[in-house]
Amino acid sequence: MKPAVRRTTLAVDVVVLSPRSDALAALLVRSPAGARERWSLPWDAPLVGEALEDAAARITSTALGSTPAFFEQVGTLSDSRRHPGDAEVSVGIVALSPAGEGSPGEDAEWFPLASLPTLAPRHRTIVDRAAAVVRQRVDQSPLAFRLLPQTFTLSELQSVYELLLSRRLHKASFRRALQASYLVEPTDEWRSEGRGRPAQLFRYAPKKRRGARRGVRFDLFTE
Amino acid sequence: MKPAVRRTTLAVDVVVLSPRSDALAALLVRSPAGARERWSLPWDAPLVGEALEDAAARITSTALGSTPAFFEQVGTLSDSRRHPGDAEVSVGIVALSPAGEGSPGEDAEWFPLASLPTLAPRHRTIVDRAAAVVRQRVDQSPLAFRLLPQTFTLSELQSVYELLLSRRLHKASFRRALQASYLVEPTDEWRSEGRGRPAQLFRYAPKKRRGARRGVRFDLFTE
DNA sequence: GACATTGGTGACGAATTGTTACTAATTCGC
DNA sequence: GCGAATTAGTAACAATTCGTCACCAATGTC
Repeated sequence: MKPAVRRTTLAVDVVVLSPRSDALAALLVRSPAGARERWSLPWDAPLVGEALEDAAARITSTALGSTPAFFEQVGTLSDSRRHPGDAEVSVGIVALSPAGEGSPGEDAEWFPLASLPTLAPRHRTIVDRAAAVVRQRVDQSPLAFRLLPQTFTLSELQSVYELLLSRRLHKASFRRALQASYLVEPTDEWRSEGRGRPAQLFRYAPKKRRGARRGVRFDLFTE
Repeated sequence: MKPAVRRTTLAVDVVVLSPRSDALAALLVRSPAGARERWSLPWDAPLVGEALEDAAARITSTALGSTPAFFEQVGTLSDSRRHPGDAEVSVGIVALSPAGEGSPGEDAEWFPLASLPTLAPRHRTIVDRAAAVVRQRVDQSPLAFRLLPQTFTLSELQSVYELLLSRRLHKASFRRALQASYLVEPTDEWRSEGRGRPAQLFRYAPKKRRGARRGVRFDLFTE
């Protein structure tokens, strides 16, 4: 029996994440009248010949008014969960947008992940996967830097990690590990945030260096 | 402008990996006459209403004669690279099959990853992604145990890790870390492998325990 | 029985990590 | 002006983890 392709309907569904007022938030768009849910993830079909990540960039631009630099697939779904456009197959993609960037139009709004409105079941699943993927990748990939502007203070960076990991981190340990990694370099600028000592601004500037190979870690399993 | 789905052609392409004669090998199937390449990944379209991982299980069963317990998506492609069945969209899925399990039929064969025959460009990309995903997840997920039979010696387990990581590991460190993780338990059986002292057989039996939360690691970035 | 070979573990020093405690630079209240 | 409060940044010590070496154990080979 020879394998053969099958015709199906496809959508790209994007979870745009950004830190807003001390919580991780997702961008939702108002559904057209008559839809079962009031809000949905921004989505569309890829154009003919358009790569999936390019489609995600276009969809995000439309909803947010700016284009994030980071996109990653979080999984493709073809189960029976309902999609707002009744696509049989959905490609879920997470985008990370720096804090403060973009300005959602009239039809889009940020919602903290902890208090999302009801979404179509397919979209709900994709949001959960996006959050899980981001949390799981946070220390294999410089994700956190994609949630910050070009320059940032070390306290801001630590806050992003705390948001992503949902736990407090120790300041001295965090900075020592960062220092040892040669991932950031200081700029000449300092920022006075109101009260307290001004903080130096840093930028993400990874130095290429092969980290010493460590032994196997069995204590990082998540399943 | 209201988003809308698009009709497209879809295939599920499976990379079945297994350790064969001290190398990580992928299962390939002979292409039908007239194809541009002699070999391809096992693939097919999902049936109507069939979930993608279920399709992967069915496809693997057909080619291998047994059904692995582990499947994971490695990415969905819609670029212009050629697919053997000219699918516009491919869902790549990696499956892990225990050493020695399954018996490929007349039309299927194991090839070490290091010496694969020429594949359609889409398939070549999927194989590379599969290998990358597996190598990247190896210490967040008990992947390695899915490449071994139910019971195994600690030396076999270490060998699998060495295959996946492409480097030698230190015996004492490896075992100490494994001990500390409570992931395996000894059985009553011992196996005499010819020369040398017989080895005790273990089974994968993770004890649920929340590992003490460690600090952030910046030295694990792969990009 | 000596020796080669593979399995398995104790122990020590080096490296890493968690924590405490301190100094520095600013704003706020008076 | 000046002390209290607040945020930034770091030194240093203790606890833990990690890499390594050294060794013992049990088997097959000659």
